[in-house]
Amino acid sequence: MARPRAFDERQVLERAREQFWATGYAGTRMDDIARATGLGKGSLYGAFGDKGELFHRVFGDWCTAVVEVAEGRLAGGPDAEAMTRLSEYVRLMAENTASDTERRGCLLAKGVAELAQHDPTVAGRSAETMTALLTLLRTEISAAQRHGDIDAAADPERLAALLLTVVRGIEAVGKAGLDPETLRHVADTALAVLPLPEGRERLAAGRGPAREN
Amino acid sequence: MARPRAFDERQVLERAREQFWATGYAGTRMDDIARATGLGKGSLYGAFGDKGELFHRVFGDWCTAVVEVAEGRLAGGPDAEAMTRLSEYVRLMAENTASDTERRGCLLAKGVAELAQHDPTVAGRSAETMTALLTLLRTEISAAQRHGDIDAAADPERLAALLLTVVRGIEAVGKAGLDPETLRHVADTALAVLPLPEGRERLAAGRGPAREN
DNA sequence: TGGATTGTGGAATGGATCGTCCACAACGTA
DNA sequence: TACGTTGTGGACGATCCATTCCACAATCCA
Repeated sequence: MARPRAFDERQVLERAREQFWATGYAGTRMDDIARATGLGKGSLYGAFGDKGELFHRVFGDWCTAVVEVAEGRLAGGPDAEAMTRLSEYVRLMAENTASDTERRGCLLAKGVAELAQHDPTVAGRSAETMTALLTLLRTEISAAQRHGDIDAAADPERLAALLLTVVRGIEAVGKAGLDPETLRHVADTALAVLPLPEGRERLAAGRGPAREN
Repeated sequence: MARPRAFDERQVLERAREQFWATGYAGTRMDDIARATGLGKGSLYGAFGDKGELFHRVFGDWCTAVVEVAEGRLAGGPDAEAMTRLSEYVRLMAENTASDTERRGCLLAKGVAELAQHDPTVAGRSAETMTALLTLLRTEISAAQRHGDIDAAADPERLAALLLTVVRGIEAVGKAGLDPETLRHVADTALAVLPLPEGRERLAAGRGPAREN
């Protein structure tokens, strides 16, 4: 040990994330990050390697956070509330996009759009993230099926893929310009059309909240 | 009039599109486009203005094409086949992403992710495109409702928004790394969960094709 | 045919940007 | 306290890239 670092690594990564989030990978200059973090180039390169490595770090942290949010909302709990957990998760995701007034979108989507094609690290990390989300959703759908909130004859894997697509799709159409109110409706509608067990009455799809739980 | 152009404008735009599609806006150099099109820089700038204008042109053409594909599949026809048209459109979109082995994704999504936040032209054009697609889907859903393939109590506007979100979402999760087979399943499942009129029997959601029409 | 006009291609320009380098600072250790 | 080690910040070099410029070519029109 010799001279200790004068900066907080987490804080630097946060600032770097803000920059990448705001202006993308190619659009962000290392000088911007240096200015935003207050670090000199020497420290920056010494601590995080080059621009690519720094982005991978930020991108990876973001992916982790995305999964953690889903875990916080979805993992565990009684079957009786599985449907509530699903609803709240999907609505939360819609709300996040709806309230993103700066239209920054999701760094995951942005990074994938810009880099996945040519950067195996980004592609791999995003694929892992999708798989993790899929698993969480499938588990919760199975729980809701056990409790009789979703038709047990439906394939939980496929319903999970549908919900994941809706969640990521909301982000996409939101960034593409659909208005916030419509985004919220999409979340509600997606939840409302999930197949009920035989004999249970369905509320008219897409008119207000899905069900009263 | 004096010396006529020695190139075909449409062809140049196609080549330019390939470049932007492959490497994004920031990742594409004007030299790349010059090489890809065989044009010199002088001709390129003389005919299309700067890089930004050229991209706007390409992006606009793409958006037009996206809507035209939807119009070709969705606009018009007897109500009895509206559900078929919807199904085929949604499956076609899934197939496009599923078969995109190079993972280039959709230039619309890519352009929006990279530029919409800071480029009003791109943001505006993408929003128009979403609105146009929404209208086409809503019209077709209303037709399917009239024919009794979709519950007339459901709000066609909201179902249209859901399908648009699924279509765009398939593109997003496909680029994010979900496997092609899952993408196809998502399309099938989304169609299968559309609300049937009272009394009509629903096939189990997400097991094979939606219905036999 | 010759001048005016527009198109063409590639060299040149000017600015931006990544990453390195280096002189100096701060800390642990002897 | 003196020295080795690691951190710091900003100047610098090398490269890259959008755009301009210019000499020349092809066409139209008189």
